Amino acid sequence: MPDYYTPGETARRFGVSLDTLRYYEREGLLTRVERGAGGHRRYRASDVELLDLVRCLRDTDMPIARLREFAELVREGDATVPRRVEVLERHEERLAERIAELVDRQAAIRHKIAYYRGVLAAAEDAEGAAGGADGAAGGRAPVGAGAEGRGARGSEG
Amino acid sequence: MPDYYTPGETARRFGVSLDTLRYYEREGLLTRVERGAGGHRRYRASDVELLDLVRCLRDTDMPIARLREFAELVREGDATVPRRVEVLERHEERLAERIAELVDRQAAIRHKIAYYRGVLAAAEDAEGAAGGADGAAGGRAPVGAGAEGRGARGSEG
DNA sequence: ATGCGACCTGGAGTGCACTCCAGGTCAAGC
DNA sequence: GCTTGACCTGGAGTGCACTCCAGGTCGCAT
Repeated sequence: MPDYYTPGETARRFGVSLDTLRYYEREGLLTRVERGAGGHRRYRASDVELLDLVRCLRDTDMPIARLREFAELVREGDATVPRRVEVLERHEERLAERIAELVDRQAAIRHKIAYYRGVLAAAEDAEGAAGGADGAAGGRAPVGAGAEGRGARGSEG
Repeated sequence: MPDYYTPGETARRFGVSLDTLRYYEREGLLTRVERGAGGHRRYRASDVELLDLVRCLRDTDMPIARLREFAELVREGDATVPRRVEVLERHEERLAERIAELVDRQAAIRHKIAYYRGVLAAAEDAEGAAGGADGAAGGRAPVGAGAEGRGARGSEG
């Protein structure tokens, strides 16, 4: 357990590229990373920790801009902890919504698959009884989420 | 219940822009949309249905390229139903994985929030007993997903 | 017939998050 | 001391999914 990690180690650990690591630093997502004599980066425990959080938030689609704001708060010290909590809570809420949406869509997709399976089974039956290669048409069965009336962006004109 | 919808109606219905609708068509995500005498598009039930599926798949992050392939299969007729099922099943699997990942990360974020809350509470207690504005340091507590060893993309050389 | 909003086309532009590159420098083993 | 692989910099390039634009045309109500 060394007291710092090389860029390569760190990149491998998080499954990101060196370029991404440098990019994050440039964008201010990491608090000032230390350098050795030759200018090579040294990632310490605190960097690794913050990076861990950053990756967690990125993996859940927090945009870079918001991550920068968050890192800014971290840089400002302990006084910003309440604000960090707010940021995380808002993100968690959005994430919960996103998960719910995905679960809904997943159900719709499964429904569609089941429908297609039905078409297939019917076609097979027909083949056994009659002889044609035709079944139902291209694709009936609603998939969900269709007409909701909300969120009418895009009007043009 | 008219037998076709105008572009504006369709866009509103799905919460997308006219540009997006045209883009989808250009990219081959929709099977040839009919036109009226003046060249204006007419979206019929079958278009709306396919669009519904397309949106469902897009909303769950299926890339345009795969959607194009799917639409291609639809264009090829009923014989491709088994292959469509395969595509949908693979997508559903990926989606399930993605949802699981998001749920994990969500737990990590909640954990982090709880940790921060603990820091806050401790600081308040300390304030009541002593008087300082300092608590614990910047941000301890793991967030999860850190070192996994797999997926070492990015090597450079 | 005229006004006006919805629609048309081809093509260029945008925003995001990386990713790649050239042309070096550094560090560790032999 | 030399090689070799890891690392450095600034800046340009990429891929994706739209989004915007100019300069028209359509179609319906008045």
